[in-house]
Amino acid sequence: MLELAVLGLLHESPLHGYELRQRLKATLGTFRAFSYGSLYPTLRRMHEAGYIAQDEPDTDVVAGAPPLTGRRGKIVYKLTADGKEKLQELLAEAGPSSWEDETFGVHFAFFAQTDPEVRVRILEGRRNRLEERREGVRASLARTRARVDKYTLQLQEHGLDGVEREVRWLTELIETERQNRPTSNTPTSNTPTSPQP
Amino acid sequence: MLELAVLGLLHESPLHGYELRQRLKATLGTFRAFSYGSLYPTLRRMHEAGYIAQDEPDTDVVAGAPPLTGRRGKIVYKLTADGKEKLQELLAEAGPSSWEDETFGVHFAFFAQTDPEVRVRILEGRRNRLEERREGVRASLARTRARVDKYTLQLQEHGLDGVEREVRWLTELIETERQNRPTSNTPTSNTPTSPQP
DNA sequence: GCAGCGATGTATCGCCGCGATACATGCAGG
DNA sequence: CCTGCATGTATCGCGGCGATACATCGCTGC
Repeated sequence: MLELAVLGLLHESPLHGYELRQRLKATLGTFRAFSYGSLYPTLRRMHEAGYIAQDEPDTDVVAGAPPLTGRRGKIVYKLTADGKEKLQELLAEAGPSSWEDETFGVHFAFFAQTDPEVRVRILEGRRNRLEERREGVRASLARTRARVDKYTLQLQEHGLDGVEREVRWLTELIETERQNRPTSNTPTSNTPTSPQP
Repeated sequence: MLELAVLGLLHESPLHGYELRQRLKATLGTFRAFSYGSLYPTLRRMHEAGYIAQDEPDTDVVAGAPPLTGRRGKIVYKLTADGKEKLQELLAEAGPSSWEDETFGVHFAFFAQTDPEVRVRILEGRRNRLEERREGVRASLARTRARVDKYTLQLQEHGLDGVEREVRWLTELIETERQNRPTSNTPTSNTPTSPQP
């Protein structure tokens, strides 16, 4: 999850931790922040896994630098060949995990690097997911509407509203995608049949 | 967080784990599920802390019950005096933590058990929080609008839209609250001055 | 000139929630 | 009969969060 975001950002240009976090906030800020507490461990993991390489250009230890504790220079990360491969792999993943709440936004943020086929599949998967949830909430709401207090009701209606809003958004996006690429073979079997990741 | 939700639900009636989870899904489902993986550990913690008491009425071990591994009866939880106190304490908490994304919804779901004073304070705090975020996103969007790809842009605009939508919702709620309780002293100093938890 | 402050920068800690999974029972329908 | 589903309790490892620590740099004001 964070891994995908890091790979996606580093694909554009090498960055160090702090910048990475700024970009993360700017790009995904409305629904996910990613604190340092997850960023740095993730960077370490990814480095160990060989997806990213690090080098510190401004260490500028002026020869006889006093042995201060630490003296950390900024560490710039960039993708390795393996990292690029991994990114492509993750971007191509159009299974259930890609249309979950937490994952979808990150995936979507890097749609530009994905092929159109995959884009539509993810958007449709996400929409199906939300439509299921919408029906669930509606049913539950119909069952309990009379029995719950006003605030609980308001909360659930607000939630339902949010789900409906996202479904509309997705529908528009899907339409746009289809228009840009009308050269489709099968006319999009929309049902969530056997989507293995 | 989950603790508040559990206390709030048990305040209405005693429940066992499974039911608790169903209620959780029904009430908070659109923005937070709370899996068993967090529910049961939380119940244990709360039991140890003395907030809830447990008893299992349908163990119905028919005397010579075969020593099967486990043989678990359903465990019904209810609030203790300490638990009720704790609930009141948490509900009265109108500090920063109560208007964060993850917390606010849970808090709101149990507004009916809160006093009107606190309700308005939380709603306003939440709105301030979101207005700050909104300005941040707008600024970032204005700065980068021309430089980012179409999907990143779309995502950010959708996010901004969501924030604006919640602000409108909150504003309506605040207005309603004020009308129901027009006996206010100071005309609501809205600025986030010194809100210590 | 230098004190203080906010931005930049790397890093860790403990808490908590998640998804998957295991295991057990009761009950309804083909 | 037996298969599948709802009910029910429980754990595991992973990964993200907020708080915090610590260090350096450049600017502003006095």
